Amino acid sequence: MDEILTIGQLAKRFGLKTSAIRYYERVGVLPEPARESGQRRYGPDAIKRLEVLEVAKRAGFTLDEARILLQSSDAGSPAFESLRDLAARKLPEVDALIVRAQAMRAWLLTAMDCSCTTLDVCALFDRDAQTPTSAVAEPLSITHVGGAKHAA
Amino acid sequence: MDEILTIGQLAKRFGLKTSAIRYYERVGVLPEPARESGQRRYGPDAIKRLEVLEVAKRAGFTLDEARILLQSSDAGSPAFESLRDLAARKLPEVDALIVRAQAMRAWLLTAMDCSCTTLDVCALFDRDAQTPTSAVAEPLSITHVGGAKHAA
DNA sequence: GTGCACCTTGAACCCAAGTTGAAGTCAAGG
DNA sequence: CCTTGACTTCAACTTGGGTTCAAGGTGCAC
Repeated sequence: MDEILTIGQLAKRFGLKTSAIRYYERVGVLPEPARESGQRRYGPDAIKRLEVLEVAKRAGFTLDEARILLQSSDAGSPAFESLRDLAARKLPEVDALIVRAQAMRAWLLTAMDCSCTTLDVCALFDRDAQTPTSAVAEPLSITHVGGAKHAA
Repeated sequence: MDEILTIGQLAKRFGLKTSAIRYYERVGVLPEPARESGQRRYGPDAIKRLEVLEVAKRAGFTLDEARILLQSSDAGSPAFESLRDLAARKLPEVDALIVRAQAMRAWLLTAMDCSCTTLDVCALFDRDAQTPTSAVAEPLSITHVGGAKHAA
């Protein structure tokens, strides 16, 4: 049960490339593992950590957020607090994404029925009078959703 | 009514930065406008084009796709054809996005109720047994959704 | 003693959609 | 003339999540 894996074995188990695992280490989302003659050796804790990371990624957290999660989990006690905080902060983002995606979907359905000969006359492209639900806003993206850190 | 705008005025009207408009020109999504002593001057056609572009962007099309749309609209005849094609190609992507976002939302709701003291014991982070709808997959993003052109 | 699989490193590259900066041009106003 | 403000250019940088490359090390079997 307490298997020790090389980076290649670990990568295979998670369907990742070794480069990805080294990258996680570089950005601080995985700790530096023990070494045997220079090579990384991963124990069960690293495996668990990678499992958590994978789920967090699927849940839409960025690596930065996942790092916070994992670090506060290391720090001992209030791991659940930051998980709840992160989830609570993420929820409105995801909700907004869903609303926009659904508006987008409605627009696309209308577009598939369109037979205007030029875009100039097509009502789909009049600003305002947009989709049934008028909630289409910024361009969609989840990886970048709270973004604009570098805005002026 | 046939106003002539400078790049700054055009940008203000669309809530863009001038750099964005120049960028659109650079990537071929806007044509090169007329110039007055070196400066760009935009007429009603450019304004309409930008309106279409904005709607297309909000509908989730990439700039590349928008360029196709606008070019075939310039080329005269079957604007609606490429619009319908693009819309039909985009729809499943958007549908997949919605499914994943909803699974993510469910996971987040569960996470907000979690009171596990460490992540290690938290069932949320067991792979498999994930969300009610098991459809969480790749990390979400729309800007990149058909992506993986550079995959090995 | 060499062939092979696996590992190591850092740096450079990929994508989209722009932004930022430096250095320069132009017209109007005082 | 000088300043102010809006414009011009191009290259380099940003974000996030990695991949790819080149050059070299390590361990083991044949």
